[in-house]
Amino acid sequence: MSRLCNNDQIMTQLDLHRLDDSLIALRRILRATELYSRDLAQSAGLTPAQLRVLQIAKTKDGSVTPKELATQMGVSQATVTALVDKIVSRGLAVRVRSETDRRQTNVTLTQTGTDAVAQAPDALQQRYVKAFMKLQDWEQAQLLASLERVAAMLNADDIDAAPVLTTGELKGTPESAAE
Amino acid sequence: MSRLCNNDQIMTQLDLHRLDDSLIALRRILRATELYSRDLAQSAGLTPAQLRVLQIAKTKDGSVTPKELATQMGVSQATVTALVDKIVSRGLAVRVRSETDRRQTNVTLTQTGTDAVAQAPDALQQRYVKAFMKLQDWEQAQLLASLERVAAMLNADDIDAAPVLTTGELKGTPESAAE
DNA sequence: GTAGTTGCTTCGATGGTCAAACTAATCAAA
DNA sequence: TTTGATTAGTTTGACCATCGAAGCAACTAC
Repeated sequence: MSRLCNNDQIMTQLDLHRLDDSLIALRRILRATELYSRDLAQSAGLTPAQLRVLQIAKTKDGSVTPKELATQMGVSQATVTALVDKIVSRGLAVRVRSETDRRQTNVTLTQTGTDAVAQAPDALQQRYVKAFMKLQDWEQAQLLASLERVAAMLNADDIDAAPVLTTGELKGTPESAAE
Repeated sequence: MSRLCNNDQIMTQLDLHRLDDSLIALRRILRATELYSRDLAQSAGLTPAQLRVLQIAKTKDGSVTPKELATQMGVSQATVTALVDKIVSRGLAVRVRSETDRRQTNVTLTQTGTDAVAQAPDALQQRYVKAFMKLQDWEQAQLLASLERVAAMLNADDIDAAPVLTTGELKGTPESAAE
């Protein structure tokens, strides 16, 4: 509390160390999720990108447009087309022309696809959920506040984060809604 | 299965909501870094994977073995070979046979490569560093504690997290790194 | 030395990704 | 209504990343 830096801030060694540690922690979080996403997809017989398509579709009640997918995944529509092609060819989803706007196509999960995404065991998330639940009430609140602060610091506010990471099952009621 | 829990802790609706929010915040953080890493690499005229090689090499004093790279990046050695091939062909690094163990090869950054990674403008990290520095002392401490807790919750402790994101010689302006 | 191990590369195959060009449907304005 | 602009989606062609398996070279142990 010795220094409230705002503009011309004097960075002490302690400051740098703490900043550094926080970045390393962030890096670990990123790395853990990255590595797990591969195992996760692989154990489901899918690639990470393909699994993500299914996960996003699931959060949209099992039906999305390629446009939405492209936006949420941060890739081009051309890429989405390729991904959907493979998913469709494996019988995990079907393309259905929209009635209201015939330019649009709905990518709709089949029963097989729904099962596939439902059975993907997300060890990472399960571990997180378990650990989160063990925390004291005030600890949970603080953790949430910190995470949201970091998200804000990274300018991630405007990102339309689909609760893709929130693979139901572990929570009972459909709440969230996000935004 | 909505109420699975370790102890006899009863999960209220509030608990679930908070868990969900924390997951969404996490997802946003991941997504922000993912999106920015592409811009970052592209602005440096590199692919994300190639930039990562350079970044890791930098943290190792400009010289790493393919083995180390494979471990740190979580990919196979075959992949590393392909990446290093491209980096070498662009003059960003050179392969140097190790003297002590002639099986090993050191991937050593050239001046060009060192410059390239140094000049990679990391908008994301810069923003984070800036925001972090504006926080009060206790806020920084709390944020760090929370991040490290999350990393631990994801069991990311055992991961040899390369301080790629580190700010080591950072004195006034943040530079490099991120993914 | 011989056998096993380790570090690295090569090869072949699969996937993800994009920009640009293209089709089809909708919308807006004259 | 016709025309022009916009939007959704696909196709094409070209890279890049990634892996497993096979192969090679060097080290290690006995």
